Amino acid sequence: MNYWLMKSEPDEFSIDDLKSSKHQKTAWQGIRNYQARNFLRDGVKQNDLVFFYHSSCKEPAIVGLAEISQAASIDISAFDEASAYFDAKSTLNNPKWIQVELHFMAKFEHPITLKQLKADPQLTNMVLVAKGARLSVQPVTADEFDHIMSLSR
DNA sequence: GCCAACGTTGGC
DNA sequence: GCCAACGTTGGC
Repeated sequence: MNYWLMKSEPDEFSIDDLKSSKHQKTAWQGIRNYQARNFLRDGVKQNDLVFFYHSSCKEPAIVGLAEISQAASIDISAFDEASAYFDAKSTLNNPKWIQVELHFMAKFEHPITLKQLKADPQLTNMVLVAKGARLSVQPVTADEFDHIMSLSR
């Protein structure tokens, strides 16, 4: 079992959008960064747990929990010329990008804000709080996961 | 909206 | 393969 944190701009797709999705599931498409892609492809497995993080918004925070309901598959949005995620360099014969499927588990009663995460002495090594960390898919350690879960209650 | 920190592109 | 220029992310 591995733990992850995935970012989303709530204006684009929020934890509430995930909750109200069909079967409370969504295809996590549009990751166009190689490091994040490699985590999706090589690290993320079915049943892994994911912190859902709201970025580029008034109060950046971990707002809920999701589960990986389906591991890596080809991100077909890269083939769709009409999609914002279209990438001409990704072809059917040589697909570049990966998607996974997320299943809603919980919306936290108490979101854990970035401010709170940064101030927490137990989370000083967390990828999210590192300087200049822009990764939209990032690993979370078991200790970090347990600690953050305890803060959400 | 600003801008620091990254990532990517492309000329050489 | 270097690196300048450009594009993106994301907190503030």
